[in-house]
Amino acid sequence: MPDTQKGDFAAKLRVAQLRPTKQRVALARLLFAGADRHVTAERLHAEAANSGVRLSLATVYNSLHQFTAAGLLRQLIVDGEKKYFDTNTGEHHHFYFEGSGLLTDIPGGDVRIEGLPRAPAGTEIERVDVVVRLKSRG
Amino acid sequence: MPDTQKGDFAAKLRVAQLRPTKQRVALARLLFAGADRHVTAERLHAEAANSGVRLSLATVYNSLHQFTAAGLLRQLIVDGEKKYFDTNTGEHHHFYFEGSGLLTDIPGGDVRIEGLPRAPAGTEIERVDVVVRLKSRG
DNA sequence: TTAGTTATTTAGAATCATTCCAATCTGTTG
DNA sequence: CAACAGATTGGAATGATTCTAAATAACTAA
Repeated sequence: MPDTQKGDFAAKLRVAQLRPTKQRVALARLLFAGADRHVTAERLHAEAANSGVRLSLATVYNSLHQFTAAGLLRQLIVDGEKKYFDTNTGEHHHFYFEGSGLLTDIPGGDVRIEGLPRAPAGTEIERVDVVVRLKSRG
Repeated sequence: MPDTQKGDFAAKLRVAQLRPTKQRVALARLLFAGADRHVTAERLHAEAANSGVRLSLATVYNSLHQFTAAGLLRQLIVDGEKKYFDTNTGEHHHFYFEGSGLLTDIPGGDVRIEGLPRAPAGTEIERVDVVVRLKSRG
């Protein structure tokens, strides 16, 4: 009986041309097994530790970057202190809670941005990020 | 004959409840004398040095934060490596050149964002940041 | 399976922007 | 001018991230 779960992630990694090592499979499981999510390297490392996987923080960083390069993740810059990685690579935007650092998705289809000037000569738009910064109502 | 230039910046600082010290006036001049601009602490510190003003990097950071708190500047998070400060505090958005780290304004009036969900219960929108990431056309 | 090649992991050092600190100065006010 | 609150400063501390070189694990061919 093949271990389908494990197989899925390994396959996903192979498609991305990444060797399905123990560490990468474990991280992929944490990242892609459930709903879309937003993680920082530290948090993911802690989660891995909690779920009994021992790997170094350097490996988490490496993997996160490789996953991103492979299009499995997307990097978000919202708070200057740390980088977030988003498992949702489709077009969408974000709510950012200044207080807690929590990020949530805003489905991309719903949002329309109009009136943007065209990209300056010699450049092209890589992507448009919309961050709605929230604070708790006082 | 009153030194009008200097007077302007000192006045600007006083209005913001900031003592117009030598250092703050010098920085204010660099920031607010001309057109709107985007600076990092390092760059502003270097500029100050070039223009013959000797002040510590810590002071540049302090001042930048104080100016921001006073509403004279606005902090931008676009690249995770460093923080930018924008002298344009009105509503507007930005082009960001991934390659060079250059930032330019997109006038706010031109851009319309539609279809944003309302802020989650208990929160309110602090502001909406739109960053158009550009890469040079290859 | 094994040997050989190459990619990956890792601990710890190194980096870099930023913040913090305690001591020293300076602006302001009376 | 005196005196105090507020500012400045160099350097140490921090924290996330990256780098490095050595050890380990995955793949491939025979």
